[in-house]
Amino acid sequence: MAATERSTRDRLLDAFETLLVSAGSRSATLDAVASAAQVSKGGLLYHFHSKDELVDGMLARLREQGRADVEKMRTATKGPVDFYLTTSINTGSDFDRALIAASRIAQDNDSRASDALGDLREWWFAVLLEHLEDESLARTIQLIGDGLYFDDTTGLNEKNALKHVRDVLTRLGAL
Amino acid sequence: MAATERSTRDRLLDAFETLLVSAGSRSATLDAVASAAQVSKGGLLYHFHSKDELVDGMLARLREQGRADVEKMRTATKGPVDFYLTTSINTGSDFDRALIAASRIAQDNDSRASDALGDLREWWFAVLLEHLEDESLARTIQLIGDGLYFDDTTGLNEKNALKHVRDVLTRLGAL
DNA sequence: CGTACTATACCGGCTGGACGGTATAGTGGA
DNA sequence: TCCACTATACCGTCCAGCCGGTATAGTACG
Repeated sequence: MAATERSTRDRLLDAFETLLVSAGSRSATLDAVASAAQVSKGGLLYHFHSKDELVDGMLARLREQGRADVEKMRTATKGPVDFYLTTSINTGSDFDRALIAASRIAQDNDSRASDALGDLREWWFAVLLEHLEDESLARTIQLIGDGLYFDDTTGLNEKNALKHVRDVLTRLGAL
Repeated sequence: MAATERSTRDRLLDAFETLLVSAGSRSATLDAVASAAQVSKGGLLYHFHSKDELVDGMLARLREQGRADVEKMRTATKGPVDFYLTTSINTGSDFDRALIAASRIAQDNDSRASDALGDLREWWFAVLLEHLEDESLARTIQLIGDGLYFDDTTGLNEKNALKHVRDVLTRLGAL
């Protein structure tokens, strides 16, 4: 049945992402993914014929989530800048998990992953630029978002980082 | 002889870092490191009894390089902020390579690596804060540096990023 | 209605290769 | 003679991918 198929497929992708985020790409083995999703290895390979296909499936889902996120950013009540910065900090959402998982894959010099991340960055930047009409400011804010994101994924999380950023951006009239 | 020992040791660490940077941690195997450094596997294990020791050796060297970098930052002619931002972009220096290599290791959830990176961040922040006397600004600039650095390591390099950042920081009177 | 066949969704054992690490015998220079 | 290696063989484990098999639901035909 189609419904059952999608559910198992998504559970496998969820498990793959979770393993990537919590333990790195070395630990995200097919066996580990399968057992985390409570599926046999054969079951995993039924849905994804290889590890590469698992990565492709994950990145395809990431792009979908990204498109939805950009739409939310565009129409956010507090404005796109605030939305962008707030969501640059890992809240544990599905999208955050997918994003971090993709960057783990990108670290293994997988161009598919860096291409996907690059696309997302372009989409976000387009919204920032459209809103601010100031390329330097838009680029700088995007870098701050990248920094917040990087710190989170590297375990360098600074508690009040967002507060300081808001302070500075207020001085610039960007918030 | 001590001189010969250090040279081979450093060549092994260089090879390890290069492999980490150019192909990710999965590819940085003991065999690959040894052959890249033109040393036999036995030779590698003579200097580093395990892969863990190889990582420790790399991180120890990184800290040394970091201390030297902070000193240069403190006394830079154009000021620490400019120095920090300029060197946040990968120039291919030994220190850049060591930093990226460490972040690859950190992605595998190795706390030794994230601890080392966290220490470096603290050192840089102390200099920024001392110079700017403005915590929000210092934190924000550090995030921008993190962003520049992250983009470089993820293959998302934006050509004129630094120009835009300088523009914005000039408006803030930080440059 | 029942038999034959097909498609979908999965199970789990197996293999071959890679990898970390051990061990050991040997070599060239100071 | 010791140090700093080289060279090579080997071990146990892990892992990607393969494959034969199972269960179930649906379909076509007589």
